[in-house]
Amino acid sequence: MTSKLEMIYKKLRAYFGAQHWWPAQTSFEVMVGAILTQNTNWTNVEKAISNLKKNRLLGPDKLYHISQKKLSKYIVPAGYYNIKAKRLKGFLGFFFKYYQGRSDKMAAQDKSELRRQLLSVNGIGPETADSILLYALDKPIFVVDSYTKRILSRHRLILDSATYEEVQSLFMRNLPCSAKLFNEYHALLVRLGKEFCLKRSPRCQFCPLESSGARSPYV
DNA sequence: CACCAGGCAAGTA
DNA sequence: TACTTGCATGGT
Repeated sequence: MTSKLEMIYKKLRAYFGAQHWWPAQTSFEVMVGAILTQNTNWTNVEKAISNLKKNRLLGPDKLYHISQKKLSKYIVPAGYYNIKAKRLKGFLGFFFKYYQGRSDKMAAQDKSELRRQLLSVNGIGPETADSILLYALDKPIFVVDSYTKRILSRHRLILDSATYEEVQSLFMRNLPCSAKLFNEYHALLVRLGKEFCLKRSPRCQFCPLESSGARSPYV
């Protein structure tokens, strides 16, 4: 029995190919990027990441010891730089307090317990927490973002009012529990959202999912 | 000029 | 509980 969500995945994977997410060199870079990309175009985040790298600051110890004020200067291009500097600092405090600034120690923690911990950090919500779990630590959890909800809503697979956890659960109940699959699937949804569900306009022009049969309510 | 981007928390009623 | 608003840069 192949679920509708699996069919959509196959279609996207065949159309776009592998996405190779997350675009980063280290787990820590993924965690930083996950906070920087909140409601922000990824190209702007790349500029901020590039600034940190140029100045040899993109490591747990360096970012832990730099002042919030100085940190904010490097991440200006990512937007919301004051609040994001504060959020990065909040995350680093947590990261060192419980895991000594080591992603391998963090990866050893139980998935749902770690998710609860991450959500308790000010500035880390469900998407940021799940992005860290999946893309930095390779934990099998499905990341839901605005593209995911928009695409599923427009294809009538969820109601507009569906909550984050409901959408996440829909994917995780209907797919094999695989970090590799969840990684690729979410990346493909973002790719589709960027290229076809243009902006917030109601139409997904030339959407490769059209005529996929992905039309009935719910899966 | 307006609108948007891989959210989240704090404030208001 | 359910809306609304602030946060900000850079590209289209």
